[in-house]
Amino acid sequence: MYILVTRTGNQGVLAAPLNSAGQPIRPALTLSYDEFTEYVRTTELESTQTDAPRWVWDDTSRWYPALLASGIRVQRCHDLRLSHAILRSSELTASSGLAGAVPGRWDAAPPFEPQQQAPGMTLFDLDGDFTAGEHGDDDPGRSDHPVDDDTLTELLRQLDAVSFCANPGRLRLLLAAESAGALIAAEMQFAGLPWSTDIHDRLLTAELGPRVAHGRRPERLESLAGNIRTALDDASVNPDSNQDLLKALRRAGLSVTSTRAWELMELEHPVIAPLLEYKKLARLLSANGWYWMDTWIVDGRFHPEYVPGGVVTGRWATRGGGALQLPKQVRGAVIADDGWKLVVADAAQLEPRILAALSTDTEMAAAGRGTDLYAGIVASGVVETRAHAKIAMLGAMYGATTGESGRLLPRLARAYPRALGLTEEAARAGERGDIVTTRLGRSSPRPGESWQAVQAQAYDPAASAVDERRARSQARDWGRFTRNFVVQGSAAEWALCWMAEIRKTLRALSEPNTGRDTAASVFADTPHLVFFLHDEVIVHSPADLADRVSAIVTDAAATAGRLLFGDFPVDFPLTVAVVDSYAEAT
DNA sequence: TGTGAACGCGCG
DNA sequence: AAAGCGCGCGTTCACA
Repeated sequence: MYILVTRTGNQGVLAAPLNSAGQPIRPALTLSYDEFTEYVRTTELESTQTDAPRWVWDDTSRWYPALLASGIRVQRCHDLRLSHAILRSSELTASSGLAGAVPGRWDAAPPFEPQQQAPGMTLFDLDGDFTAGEHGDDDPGRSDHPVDDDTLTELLRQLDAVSFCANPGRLRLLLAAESAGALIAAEMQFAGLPWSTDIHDRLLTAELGPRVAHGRRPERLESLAGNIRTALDDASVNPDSNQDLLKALRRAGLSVTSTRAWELMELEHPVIAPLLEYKKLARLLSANGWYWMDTWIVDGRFHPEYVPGGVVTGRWATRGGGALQLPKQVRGAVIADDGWKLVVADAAQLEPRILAALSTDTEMAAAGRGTDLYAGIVASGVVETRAHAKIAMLGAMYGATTGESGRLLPRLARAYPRALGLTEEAARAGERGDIVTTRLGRSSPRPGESWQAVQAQAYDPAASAVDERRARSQARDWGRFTRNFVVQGSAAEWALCWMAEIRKTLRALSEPNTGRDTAASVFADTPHLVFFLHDEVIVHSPADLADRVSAIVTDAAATAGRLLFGDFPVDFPLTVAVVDSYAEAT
């Protein structure tokens, strides 16, 4: 059952129960916001995992935070905006009405809104003009149904597009996983990652010296800057300015083309050591220093905003706080609450395994059975070392042509022709300007107009050698993108299924909270996801449940593999650690 | 005074 | 040893 919810003009919500075809099965309810909140609460409490309704709404990030703040979790939803984005460009639905429709409200970026959620915040603090829409309604077929026309129409279009596509099962799974991801993203932002400001502060002080006002250099950086100036015999060089620094390095007789750390590392000069140290610490200060801590850590939790579907491949993005770049340096500050544990799990060599399964390369899949996949490649005699296996695999998935990676590729191609054939084919498609599609049906965008123009120009009889070189190089660039898109995007789908399965099973582990208490209690006694990083999750769990959580996370990986690849024999092993501190896990 | 490109580096 | 994919973000600097 679907329950489609829309905002009415006058501070209310219309909730329309629909069957799986999108037809009304009961009259729609007109509810005040408070009534709606109670309606969702009771509906969720009265339903089981198998008969829970799927809430259909325009945008999870606009509806769910307020429900969470009221102490309510929902089990399933259908996020129309995210689903639309997938269906709009999927190869599988290319002939649907949805794909052919004039771009409108559902193609617009979500309205930006700062997402600070104070306890007690309601749906209506988040109220915006998304529903009102500025693009107008381009659909001629208006109905007299009391439900918001545009939203219902969009649901029907989406259901239609899926039903009549070549592989409805995969797209249904993708839309369900994407929508579950949206719920998880909102829940993770709400719960936050447990963060000890005390430990973080001690760590910063140990590295940088005592805290100083924002904008000033801490003691340790100041003294390193002094050493740099002395070594370069330049009293005014500013190590924060790359231009300035590059000139000073050249004046000192060093032949460098940039100030990148890896280039500096190859040089022998008294300035190198203090400079590399300075760069490392300056980065720590600016990216995750005290100012960052004050900005992003609230009540002992890091609350980044996750953006499902924020990357073209289907990976998540984040906004604010740099959540997907948490340096290993500061992970010691991620600490479980008293009596709780962190269950940290990451999928081992996820992308190569995805590639093996996508291409039904049984040899490559076998290399990863019950072991480190790179070690398995070595054991098969394809290359000599694990490092080589890894470099070669990355080269295959990213499109390396030169260097060590390029040299190792032919050996990999001989051993795993199916896997390497798939990546090559994806690259060729991109070079032609064609689209490629992930396992579950997310397709790559087409290259832009300027790309097409450059290609067309190269075909002109009057084209110069420069034109042709430019066109070839640009085509190869796009080919590397599509080559990687298939693998990265399918891996993202695996990760969504993994998380959705974890979430579902964790929920069954403990009785749903009756949700009568304060907002903070939604996750009070329950293991819950608190962090996600492409192929890695953290569950914050009461200590006595941590071992069961580990098993759940492990089983969920296998389930995700089956959901995507059926019974193709590929393993998705995890590294799982039950720890007090994130730093212990890596 | 504001805006955006370029750079560099953190993560997968 | 430093290329080959996808990101976010802080800083400097040129230019409006």
